[in-house]
Amino acid sequence: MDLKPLQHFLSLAETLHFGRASAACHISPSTLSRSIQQLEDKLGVSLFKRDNRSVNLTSEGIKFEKYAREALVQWSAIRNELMAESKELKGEISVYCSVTASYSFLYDILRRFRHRYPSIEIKLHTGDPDSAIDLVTSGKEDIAISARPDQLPTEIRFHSIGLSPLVFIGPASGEIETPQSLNDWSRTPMILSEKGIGRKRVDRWFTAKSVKPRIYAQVAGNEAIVSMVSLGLGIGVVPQIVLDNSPLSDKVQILDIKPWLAAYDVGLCVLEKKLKSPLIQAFWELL
Amino acid sequence: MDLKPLQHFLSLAETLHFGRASAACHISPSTLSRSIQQLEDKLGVSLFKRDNRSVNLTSEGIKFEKYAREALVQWSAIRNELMAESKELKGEISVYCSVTASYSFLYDILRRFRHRYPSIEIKLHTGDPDSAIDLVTSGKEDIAISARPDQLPTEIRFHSIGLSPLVFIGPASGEIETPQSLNDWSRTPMILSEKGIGRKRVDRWFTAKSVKPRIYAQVAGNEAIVSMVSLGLGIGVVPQIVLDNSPLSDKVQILDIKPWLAAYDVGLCVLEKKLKSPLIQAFWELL
DNA sequence: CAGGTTATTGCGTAAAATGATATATTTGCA
DNA sequence: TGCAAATATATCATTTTACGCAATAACCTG
Repeated sequence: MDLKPLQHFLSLAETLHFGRASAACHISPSTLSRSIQQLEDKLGVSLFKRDNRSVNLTSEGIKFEKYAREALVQWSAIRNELMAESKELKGEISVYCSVTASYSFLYDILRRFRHRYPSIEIKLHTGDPDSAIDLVTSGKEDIAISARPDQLPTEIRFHSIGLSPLVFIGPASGEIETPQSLNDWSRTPMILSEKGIGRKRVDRWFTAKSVKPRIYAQVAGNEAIVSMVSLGLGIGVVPQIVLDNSPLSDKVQILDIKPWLAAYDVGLCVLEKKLKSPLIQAFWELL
Repeated sequence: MDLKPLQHFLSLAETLHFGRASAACHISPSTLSRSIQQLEDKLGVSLFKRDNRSVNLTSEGIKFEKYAREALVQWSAIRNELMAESKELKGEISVYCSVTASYSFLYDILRRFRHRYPSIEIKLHTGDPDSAIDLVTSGKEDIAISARPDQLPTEIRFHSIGLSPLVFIGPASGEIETPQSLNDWSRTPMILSEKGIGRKRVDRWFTAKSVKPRIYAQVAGNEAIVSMVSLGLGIGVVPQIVLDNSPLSDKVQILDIKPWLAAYDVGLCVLEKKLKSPLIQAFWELL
């Protein structure tokens, strides 16, 4: 029972473009090409009319599209029906994320999942966001919430759930002026993550501006940055989502500094292999 | 798009017996066992309740049975619809059989096929029935009509279309008496195939009876046997189907000689591999 | 006609399926 | 109770299939 070819077909029918469709399916163009060819062989008709520059559904392809959608819906339906009946998808899923994420993104997801699969236990672990990918890769956690790293390991599947701008913040009191000139920058004390995606982006930003920042403190955890900035120790860089969920958000202000830093692409990570497990797959399909 | 697991499931749901179900699917029991396990993994529920002695559908299995049937029907339907629309399943299929078979069994099959797929050309070759299996195995012919040999090559799929008794015949004039005693047998001239399944069965029959027959002629082709017998040269052994289609059938008579020879199991042969081809598959599914 | 884009195809590698054999557990019968 | 038969599953070696990279060929655009 393998319905991947149907998904491939539908993806290609939507995009009419092998490159984009294959990317959407997380496969290579050649695999997609052959997947379609096999379908066509089994059906005995060609589903797409394609020259080297364009792709279009044939009349048979249009008919098959209906079938493919229905077939996938029905499979999904029987799957859910059976799972629902034996409410025993007993087991547990471990989820790792930062404290902030547990307040914001995670809440809705877990509520839905809990409602749908009440017998599945979720073990929630919070900690350093920068460890998230490693913990998933090594299999210590099933799922993690993390910002998408610049290059995603191939064995990781990522599902974006939102963008959060990376913003400069200063104390609300205004006791530290927004830096303008290069000179300002070299005088203003900075409070930065000691590592991680955010730190890398900030470093690149400074390099592009040819500024050597005066680093006052390097800390672990965005929440700590907010604390220190609110105390007037310097200006910092945090994802806006952290501010939205911080009790100190009225003690700091977002600074209008350009160019903007590239936003965080926050989403869920899971090991590709684990998507075969019914539990993990059930979770993933709720997204 | 692989629906084999569904067929496996349905087969097991019918028989509730791994051995018989796997035989029906032309796979080994272990393959069937794993096929079911994989389905259950994907669904997250168990479809059969089985101890080491019995197999039974679970309540989920019963629901899934409905789904499986429908899914197969729908797949078959879209397949036929698409094929029918593009009446171009253009291509050709080569069929090999004996002259007799071309008169009897083949007629109905070809008529249905021609009606369903008018654009497929059928190349019909007639010849020695004993070569049929070899021609299919070597790929020289797509499909052949043949009696099922005592042991079928594993790569050949056989579909029975009828039994034809293997009968002793003598001249209608009665000028040759039906042999009774061992002595009679050693005096009566026999006209036999020089090789082939029929000849083997006859040889075994004589061996079991401890008779050494007096062989008058060994010929190629059952039609030739009928001719010689009708001329009164001896008694022979042919499949009854040959008589039914022979213009000489009133010149010979069937002799009441016991024990009966095992009947021919006549059917179609195809190379397992070729069933993947849409043309061959279309033909095969009409049976 | 040149340059870039894009579906397809060869090919080497990795993963999966398959069937023969072995194992464990249960049932039937003595 | 103990022995034998039956049978679903596990293991392993082999074959088959899938996958992605890189190269190819065909086509559009300027």
